Amino acid sequence: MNQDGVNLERSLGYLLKEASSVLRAAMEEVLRPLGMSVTHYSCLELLAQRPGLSNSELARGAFVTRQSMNVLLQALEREGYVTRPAEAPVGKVLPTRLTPRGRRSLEKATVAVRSVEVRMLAGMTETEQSGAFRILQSMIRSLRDGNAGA
Amino acid sequence: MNQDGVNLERSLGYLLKEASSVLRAAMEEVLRPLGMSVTHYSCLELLAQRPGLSNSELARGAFVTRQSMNVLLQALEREGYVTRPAEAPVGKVLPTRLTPRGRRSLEKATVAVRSVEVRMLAGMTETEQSGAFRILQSMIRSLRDGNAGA
DNA sequence: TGATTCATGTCAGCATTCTGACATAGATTG
DNA sequence: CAATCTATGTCAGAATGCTGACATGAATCA
Repeated sequence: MNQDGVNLERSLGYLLKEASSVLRAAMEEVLRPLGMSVTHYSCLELLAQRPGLSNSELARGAFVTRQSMNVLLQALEREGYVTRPAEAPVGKVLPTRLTPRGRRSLEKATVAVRSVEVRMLAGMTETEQSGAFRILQSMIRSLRDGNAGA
Repeated sequence: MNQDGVNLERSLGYLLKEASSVLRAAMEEVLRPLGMSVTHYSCLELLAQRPGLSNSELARGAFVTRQSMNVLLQALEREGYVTRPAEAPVGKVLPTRLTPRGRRSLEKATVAVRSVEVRMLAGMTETEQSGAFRILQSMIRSLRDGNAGA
């Protein structure tokens, strides 16, 4: 139609947003029956793989602000899914850990999320998957590099 | 560390989320000086390429609910960037169009957003870009197809 | 050592988006 | 033709995430 716009039909940025949106919706769909949001799940998964992460580190890993993650952590702590020491062992950093209850809760969620990921990769060869991995990493690096300089 | 989790380091879903997050941040950064959000921009761009889209169609194109888009459209209409007829010409659908002011506003935003997209694609060959396009479309299709059946 | 810079946890207020609900117009179907 | 289904626009309330701000501990550095 017009040539001077960004041309959404052919824009990789638009397609990236669409893919991310569809993935998020699919994850929400399987996590909702478990009473868990995507950020909620991300937080637990990060803690399982890297026990002792701080609030700020979890926030960066889940792509939200540390303020948002703090709200979530307080709720998770209140409900017994994670624990944080009352006093910081060093500095202000409060290392967070999963409780057995948190670990059990995560197990179910992991199964659900993995099924979504498997579905997403259906019909893609190993080669295509590693190609996709490289390309996404390249995009991230390019955007981050130019970030400060812009 | 652990083998039975989703393994965020190697998960394409996690990488997709990261790429989308970085892209969104980069777009917000260049749009903020123009007083425009990403959804705001998406709405104007959609209207430029497909004049007369309805509120619901715009919502689907910008990946938000029609309720959210409605809030945005009312603000854009109030500020004179778009127009909608007072009465629906047919049914309840209100076709929306850019005003000259909206078009001018979009022009600046398009330049800014295009610079982000160019930066994102820096260092990728044509072949890699079309490969990325195919792969993202495949992911979207796979997730959508299994959607109803799940 | 003292000053500066940086990162962290946290509080408060605000913006954005979402879910739920309703009435209505068109399409579908018996 | 009547009933049902689907899609739309819109209102209201709630959830979620964000920006701004502050105090504090650690690291840097002059």
